[in-house]
Amino acid sequence: MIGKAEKTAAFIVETVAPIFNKNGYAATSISDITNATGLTKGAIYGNFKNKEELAIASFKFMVKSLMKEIVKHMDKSDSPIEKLFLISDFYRNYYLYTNKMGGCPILNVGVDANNQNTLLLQKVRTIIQRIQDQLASIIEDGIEQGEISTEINAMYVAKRIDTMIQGAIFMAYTMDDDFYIKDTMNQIDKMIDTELRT
Amino acid sequence: MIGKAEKTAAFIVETVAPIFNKNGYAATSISDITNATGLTKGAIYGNFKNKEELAIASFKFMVKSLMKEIVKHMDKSDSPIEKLFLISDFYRNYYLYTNKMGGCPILNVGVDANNQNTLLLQKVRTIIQRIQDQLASIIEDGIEQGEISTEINAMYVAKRIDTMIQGAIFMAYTMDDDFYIKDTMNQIDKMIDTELRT
DNA sequence: TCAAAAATATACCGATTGGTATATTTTAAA
DNA sequence: TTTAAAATATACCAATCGGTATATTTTTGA
Repeated sequence: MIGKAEKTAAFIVETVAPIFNKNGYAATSISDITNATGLTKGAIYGNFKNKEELAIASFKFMVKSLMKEIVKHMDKSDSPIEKLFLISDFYRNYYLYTNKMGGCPILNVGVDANNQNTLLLQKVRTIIQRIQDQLASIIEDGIEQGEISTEINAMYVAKRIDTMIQGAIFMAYTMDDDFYIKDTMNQIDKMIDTELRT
Repeated sequence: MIGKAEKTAAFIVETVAPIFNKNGYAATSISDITNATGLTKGAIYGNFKNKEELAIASFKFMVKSLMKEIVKHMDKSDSPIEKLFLISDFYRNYYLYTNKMGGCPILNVGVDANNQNTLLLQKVRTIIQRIQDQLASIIEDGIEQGEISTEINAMYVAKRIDTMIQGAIFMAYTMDDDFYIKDTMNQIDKMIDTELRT
C-alpha cells in the first residue's frame, strides 16, 4: 500500500518551494502552506515531520531543478572552455528564470538560514561546495585537454567565478536590475578568454 | 521638556540593530526586543510607532556607523586611486568587523526585505545607490587628476566593484570563510592596477 | 516643592503561531 | 465487496504574535 502519499508529498513541495524561497523560513507560516496547497494541516503533517523538514525538502527540490537546467545547458558542448561559456550564458537568463520561483534559492536560503536554521544552512553549504567542485573539475579538464593554461589554480578560479555570480544575483534582485548579471557574465567571459585560455 | 526619550530611543536602536540584522525582520519579535533592552513594550511603542519603524531605524543606524568607518579609512589619502585601494583594504577586515553586528546589513536586509518589506527594501536600494555614486565619483576624480584612464566608464566600474564586494560578503558569511573576501579584494586591487591605472 | 507633562510599566486584546490527537475519508489488497 | 490500513480533515492546544489602553513612575519647568 504505497503510492498516494508520495504524490501528495511531491505536490506539496512543488507548491510550497517558491513560497519558502520568496518569503524565507520564518515568514512562511503553516497556513500559508495550507492555503497554497488547498490541503489541511493533517495532510501536511502526515507527509512531513515539521516545518523545517518541509523547508529543507523545498530547498532541495528548488536546487535540483535548477541544477538540472544548468547541466542540460552545459552539455551542449564537450569542450571544457565552451562549457564555461555556456555556464555564463545560462546565468544571462537567470533573473528571468528564477523570478518565477521566487528568486535564487542559494542566495535566499544562504542569507535567511545564517544564524537561524542550522540544517538549512548546512544544505546550502553543501550545494555551494558541489557547484564549486564541478566548476573546478571542468577547469581541470580544460587544463588536461590543453584548452586552459596550466598556470591556473582550478579551485581558486572556480570560487572566484562563483563569488562573482552570487554577487551579480544579489545586486540584480535587490536593485531589480538585470544589468548586474549581464555585465558580470560579460566580465566572466572576458576573464575566461584573457586569463584562462591558452 | 525634551531629552530623555531621545536617549532611550537611541539606546533601543543600538541594542536592537544587531538582532534585526542577524535574525531578519520576521524572525525578530517584540519580546526579543524587550528582552534585549530590558525595557517593556510601553517604552518601545512610546518611542517607535511600530516594529517596522524600529527596523528601519536600526538599519539606518547600522549603515551610518558602517559608512562612517569606511569614510574615515578612505580619508587616509587624498589620491583617488589610493582611496580605491583603501576601500578594498577596509573590506579586508569586514568579516571580522561586521560579525559583531550580526553580519552585513546591506546583504541581510537586501535579501530579507525583498518581496517582503517594501520600506526597508527602498532604504537598502538608496544606500546601494549612494555607495555606487560615491565610488563612481572617486573614479571620476581619478580620471580628472590623470590617475585613471579616460577610457574608463566610472559608473560601470563602480557597479562592478560593488557587485564583487557583495558577492564576496555573501560567500564569506554563507561558507563562514574569510578567504572569499580576501581573494576578491586582491582581485579588485589587481583590477585597479591593471585596468584603471594610467 | 509642586504640579503638569513626559516616559515607562502593566495588563490586556484578538489573531495567529507551530503542532497534535482524533475523527473521517480514501485507497487498495483480499 | 469487504476490510484494514493509509491518508486526509477537523478540532483543538498552549504559546506567542504585534499592538493598545491605561496605570504608574519619572522627569522637568515654574
